Amino acid sequence: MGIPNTKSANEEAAKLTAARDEFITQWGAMGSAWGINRTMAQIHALLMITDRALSTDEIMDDLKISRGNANMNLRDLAGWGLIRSVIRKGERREYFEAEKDVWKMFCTIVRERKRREIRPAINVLKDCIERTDDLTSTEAVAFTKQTKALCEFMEMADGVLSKVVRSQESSIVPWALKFLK
Amino acid sequence: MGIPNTKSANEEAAKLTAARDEFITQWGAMGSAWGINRTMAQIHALLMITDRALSTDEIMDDLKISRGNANMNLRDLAGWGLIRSVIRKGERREYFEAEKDVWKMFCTIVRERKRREIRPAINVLKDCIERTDDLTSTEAVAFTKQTKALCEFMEMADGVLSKVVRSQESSIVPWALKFLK
DNA sequence: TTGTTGTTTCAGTAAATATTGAAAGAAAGA
DNA sequence: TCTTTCTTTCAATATTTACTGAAACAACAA
Repeated sequence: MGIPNTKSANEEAAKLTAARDEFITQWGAMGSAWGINRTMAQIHALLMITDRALSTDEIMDDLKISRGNANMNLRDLAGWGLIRSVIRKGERREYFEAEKDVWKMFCTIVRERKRREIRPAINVLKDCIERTDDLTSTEAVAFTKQTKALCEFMEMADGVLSKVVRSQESSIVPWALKFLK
Repeated sequence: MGIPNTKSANEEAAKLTAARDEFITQWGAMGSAWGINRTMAQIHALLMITDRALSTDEIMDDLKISRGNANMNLRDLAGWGLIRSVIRKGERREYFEAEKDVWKMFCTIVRERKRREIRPAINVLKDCIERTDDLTSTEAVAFTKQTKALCEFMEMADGVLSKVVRSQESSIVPWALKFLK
């Protein structure tokens, strides 16, 4: 427990910090590639890899972001259902922790994206189809044909995702894959 | 073929135009929600619902965008493999048409997103794991455990998508679903 | 009630992204 | 070669999106 051990402990802590930072950066980049704001993804990353609940101030400090930014993105993450707030008895401060189970996390994200993006898109497609279904020009027929194909595909995808999410068991999907050649 | 027919034809054309515009707008919005730039998605939408190849000028005119913007996004779309250019004999102008088959389109998008985003993310995760696997602090263990879980999940997802895409037949996926309860 | 601690809101600002338009480039015919 | 037609590039600009910080708000204890 002398100086050598301390030095080694410091080196280990530095290695961990570097890896954590790289992970947070990468998760943020992935978020933006998939239409989720970078900071929200980074807060999510931070909470995922931390095995205790963190306060707003700890998150602000760790990610070097403002209180307003932290608060807004924490609320959004809670709205997605990816984190929950924890109240410790006898403390007024609010803490946050992420769902750690990867399969549950995936299901949550799928459920929300279905609700927020896929379903509304299907509705718009159906509306477009309804409004052009009786038209007879070559152009109109091509339009209706393509939008119908897209609509059917998206409904199929929506159904697949519903079933995958509903099954709630991580093992069933890899198992089902055996049937895909 | 007198005035009444002409009027009716105009009304039909107007209905079609309105529906097309709504579709293009919606596809653009969907694009931004999933991290694809709005104009690129709109050009893709326009080419998908048009049953002939269009020139850069026609696209500029239809979507009211500049030549530079049109050219850049057309190149990007071609880079994704979602559209191809068509050279008509005896003409110097370049025309563009989209892949119309929805299943092929889906496979193309999945293949590209795997290559551009999923694979690099997996590599970063593996790198993070490698750098912290031998650390023993509680924090480090929690970090490594979570990143390993994420990495395994993403590799599984990558594998599922590979198989789905490789099967190349639209019927097999809905069929495989029968096994998902 | 007042003071303390913590949260939320939001107008102003900053940063990131996308778009324009004009100039340079490239390909082909005269 | 020069001219025409079309494509590409990119610096300047516009637009969108995200972030800050301070003020207002809320909850609670003294």
